[in-house]
Amino acid sequence: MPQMTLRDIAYALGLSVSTVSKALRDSYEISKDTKERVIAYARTNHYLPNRMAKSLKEGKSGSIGVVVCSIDNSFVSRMLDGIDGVCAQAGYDIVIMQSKESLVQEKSCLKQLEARGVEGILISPSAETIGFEHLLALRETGMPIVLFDRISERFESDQVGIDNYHAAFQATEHLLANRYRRIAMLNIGLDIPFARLRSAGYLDALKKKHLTYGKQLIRPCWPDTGETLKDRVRASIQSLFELAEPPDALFTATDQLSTLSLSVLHEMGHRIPEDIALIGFSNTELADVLTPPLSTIYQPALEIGRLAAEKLIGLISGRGLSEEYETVILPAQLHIRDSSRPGVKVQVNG
Amino acid sequence: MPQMTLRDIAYALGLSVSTVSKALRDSYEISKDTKERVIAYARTNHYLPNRMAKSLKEGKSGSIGVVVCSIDNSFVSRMLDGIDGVCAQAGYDIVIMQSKESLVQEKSCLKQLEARGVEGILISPSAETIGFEHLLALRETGMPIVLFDRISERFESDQVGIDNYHAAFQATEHLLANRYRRIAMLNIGLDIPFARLRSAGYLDALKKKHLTYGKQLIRPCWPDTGETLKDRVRASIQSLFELAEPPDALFTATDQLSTLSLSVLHEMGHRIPEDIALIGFSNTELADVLTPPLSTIYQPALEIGRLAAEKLIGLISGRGLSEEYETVILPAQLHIRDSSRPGVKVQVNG
DNA sequence: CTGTTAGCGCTTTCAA
DNA sequence: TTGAAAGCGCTAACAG
Repeated sequence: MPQMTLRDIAYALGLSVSTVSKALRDSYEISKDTKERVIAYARTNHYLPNRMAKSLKEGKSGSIGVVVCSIDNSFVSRMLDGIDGVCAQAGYDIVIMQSKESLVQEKSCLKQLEARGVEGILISPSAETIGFEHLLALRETGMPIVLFDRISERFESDQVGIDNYHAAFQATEHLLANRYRRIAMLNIGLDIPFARLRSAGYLDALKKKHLTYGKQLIRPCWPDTGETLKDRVRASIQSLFELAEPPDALFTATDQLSTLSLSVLHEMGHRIPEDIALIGFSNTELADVLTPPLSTIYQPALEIGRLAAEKLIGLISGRGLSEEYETVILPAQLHIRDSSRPGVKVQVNG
Repeated sequence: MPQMTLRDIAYALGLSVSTVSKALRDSYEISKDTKERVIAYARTNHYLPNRMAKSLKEGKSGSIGVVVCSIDNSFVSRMLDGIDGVCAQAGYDIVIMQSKESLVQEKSCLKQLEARGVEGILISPSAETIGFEHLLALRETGMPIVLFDRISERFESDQVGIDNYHAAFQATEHLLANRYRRIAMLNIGLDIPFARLRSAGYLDALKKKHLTYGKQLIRPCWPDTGETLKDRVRASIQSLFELAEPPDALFTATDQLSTLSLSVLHEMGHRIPEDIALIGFSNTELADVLTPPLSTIYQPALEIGRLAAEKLIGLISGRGLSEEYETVILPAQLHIRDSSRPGVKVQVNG
């Protein structure tokens, strides 16, 4: 039998559908005896309530939508793990969709999730997402929304993320403390809120040291069509080395840029940190066993996911009625390793 | 307005619900004029059909369940990416659940997915899954199922995976060709079908060279409660080095074991491959920039995901009516790098 | 304590 | 060409 229904049970036991329904939900209205008979029958016959029907009836689907740029990213998947843990615990299941860094795609994901009847949405906006009108509109319909990872001051909302500005500032200061003076930065599109903050932290750290090259050494890495991100990274690094005064250190603003840069620098035969130091945002567990061990800015991915999910479930449950939105900022951790240790060249000038 | 329904449109336009429904589905029964009015109204008012209702009515949910051991695993997440690509294309969305390598958990996931009304299931069974009765029972109810990644000859079913036996055989032969003779193996539980095949490939390669230590150098790594997998790897490697004749090479049977072994060997101060060579199943893009570059057996994760999803969608669509189950075996690729290059010790004996 | 009834939003005969 | 009505499986108000 494909799917047993309440009706089947009712028929088999000579009861009505509603009695069976109530018995299964342990209603006080039903006699102990009947309950037992119903439950026994349901068990032995592997009755499974149809959630589609229940969802339709109750107007809630028991699922939560999650939109990320790409599931195929260790940082993202760790956040998803955190999200899933909390949601599973609370009895929600999650529907994950990928924006692949496209705003159009992101909107389409949101539409689908809405249509599917998710009770709330967790989103890490795409790189193309500058404005938040679509999210505002969605929230207007009563959909609870929590931004995670890629948070933004331009969108009044509940958010969970890290202090991008400060993390970038610290990383840059660390390079400066190790006497690097021509620090280049690889970033993704500069319009993206979190990327902008990382640039700002970098720039302010330079400014504090009265270094005046400003944005000249920033390279936004956004692949053109038909080009991989790695191609773009290669081209960017190439262009930096062709400068009259090439950089002596590189600060990479995302997970992917960090490891790609490491690969590309290897390919090009540059020694790290002798020729160029490297530090970047990264969450790989492999940082210690890379060549050289990679200095990283580590973000607490699991924790971000957990907190975001908890916040969302709170909103769904009607708690967090306080009209005020809350932004949770977790600290990022600087993990200093060999790729940014004080370089040899420094001694020459010292 | 929270959710506009057909009724709202019908009321606004002075039509009946069924007319609106048909108009929206471009039925031949409806006049061009009416269709246009309805569609225009629906567009401007952002009508979204309620998929829960549609699902209930049609008895199909438009979603596919995916069960994996853990989403937080780069190999898994790449397969998921492949799956999602195909499913999204075909208009299905995916509900991902994690078994966390527990059979109980796996069963619970399957129950939930079934209740949720998924139209098919893609599963990479947990490490504890020795028998397949629960999957058989589920399939009896008419649920299409495709096994991916962790395939098994013990379960007659559609499957997509790699040739584990052959891959392990090749990797071991490679070590032998580079003159390593005491080759140890780290594996997960030996009952797991794919792990068993990997062991078998390893053992047969040894046998072919008339190496007689057989299973003595195999270490199953399954964390006890309160212990991390890394702890277990550390203990296993420790025990290998404490042997009268310690190994000169190590073959690791899973992604996690490979990178953990690399870390642990680093920690313990062993040089690779001078003290011990290393090759393992791994899908990290970082293999080239590890210390040393890690020889790996690479599995085409994205492709596995894609093919499995395509197969499943085929089954759902009623194609693949052929009573015969199909097992697709993709080749794994041996990527030889420094961690398994011919060692120094060899010269001494040579 | 149990059953009848109405409907959640949609699709789909069958009539008009 | 349009509409009325039934029903997917479940819940809940209301009767009995």
